Amino acid sequence: MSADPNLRREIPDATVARLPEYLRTLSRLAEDGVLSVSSEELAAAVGVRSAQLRKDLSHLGSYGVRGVGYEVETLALEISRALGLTEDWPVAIVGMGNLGHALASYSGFVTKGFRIVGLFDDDPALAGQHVVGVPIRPLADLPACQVADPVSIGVIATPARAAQAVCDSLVAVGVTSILNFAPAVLTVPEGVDVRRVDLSTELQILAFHAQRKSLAAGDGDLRSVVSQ
Amino acid sequence: MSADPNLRREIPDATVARLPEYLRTLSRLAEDGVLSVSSEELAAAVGVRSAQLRKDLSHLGSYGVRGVGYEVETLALEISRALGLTEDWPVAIVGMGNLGHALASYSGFVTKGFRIVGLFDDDPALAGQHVVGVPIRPLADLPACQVADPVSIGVIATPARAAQAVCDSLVAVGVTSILNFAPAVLTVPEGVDVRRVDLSTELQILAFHAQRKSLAAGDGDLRSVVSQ
DNA sequence: AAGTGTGAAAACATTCACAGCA
DNA sequence: TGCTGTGAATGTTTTCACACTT
Repeated sequence: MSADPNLRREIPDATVARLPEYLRTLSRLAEDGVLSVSSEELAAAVGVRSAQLRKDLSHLGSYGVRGVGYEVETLALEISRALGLTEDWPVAIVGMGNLGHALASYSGFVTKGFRIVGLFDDDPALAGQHVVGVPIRPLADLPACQVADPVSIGVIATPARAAQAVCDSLVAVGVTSILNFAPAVLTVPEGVDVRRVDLSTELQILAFHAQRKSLAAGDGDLRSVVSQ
Repeated sequence: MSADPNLRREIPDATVARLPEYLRTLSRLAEDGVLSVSSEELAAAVGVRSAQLRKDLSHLGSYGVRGVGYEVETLALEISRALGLTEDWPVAIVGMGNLGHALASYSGFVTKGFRIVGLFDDDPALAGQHVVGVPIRPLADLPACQVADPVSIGVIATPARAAQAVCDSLVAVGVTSILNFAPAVLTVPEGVDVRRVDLSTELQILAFHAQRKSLAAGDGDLRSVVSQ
């Protein structure tokens, strides 16, 4: 029953995670007026191996020219299409503390397909304030807003203790993609996709590698640990 | 020349990335007064398979009791030790816009081994302000501060265009672990460890999965996509 | 009886190396 | 000639299934 055996291949998760990097780098190249790029050059700019880049791109289709390279514009468009960025993604942010403000005013947001349609916070001191032209409302207003301009991606930027309740509210109005900045594991029904971003996890991973470096140095067994 | 063949095993990166989750969940259990936990219970609370949890923990050593489970306190301590959180990690944040403020006041920071020793921003309007008791200074003051209380982890929360210069300044004073929130790929010397956290990458990955869900639904080929 | 710790198997991801095309 | 696209080889991660210990 599922169609397009040639067009709609399976793209590995590891590849999907790198496509945004490729896209960002291609956009920068395009700004600089670069028209064409080889896998070797693009890979170097992104910080991966050229074989990996070519393998990744091969999952999208065949958009390079043998002996020449990739046309920057074309490739950027195809990656955008693969990621779904040619569609419009209305986003709501819940929790307008420092982090919520930072996220709302983050430029990368607006540029590519993402559009902030709602900002929510139950703090009365924030109610009615506008950030990037969007008013902050209590979370109770979410269902009403959802009718006017339905949110497809919800961003949780509240403290950990509020995160599950906020998540439930988002799921209740039909949001199936959630980006969670709160340090909490969320329980969601099947079919809802949650990604978590956490500062302290990242710091702890850095600490682990830093510790290894200092241990190795103390051993006289210096080994460079570089990852990006 | 490298010692401790039994104690200092190689811990896989995939495992290291999950240890902070385990630790957070264990801390919550400890707060709730739970003394002992099985791999099945802990795995469920974290959102992984029990076999994966046991395999991960086996890399740290043998801290469980067969037929019983793991003692919450002990396991938390051993994970902390493996991650290097029993040491003190002085952190500097560069770029004190909304994001920098959010990071500086983030609670998870202080709790576990991380200590903010410097906040930097070249905006004269911010100079001298205090956040969490630490004054904001111009980046030029970094070398002087470094003598008094040396930074081991640098956090970059500046706009993309400033990121490489900031990174160079950090590396110049001997920082070898960097957490980069700017949407830019940093070039660093061998031995310097960079991790990047990027909102728009995360949003794009969500968009990809959301697109797949809607395509699959349109096909009548519904497939649940849940990841966390 | 219950649940850890771990070899072995399976799945997944990266890298190599080269055929094939412009 | 130069560079892409891709099978085959290698490396890593996850899962299975059960011996072993308390």
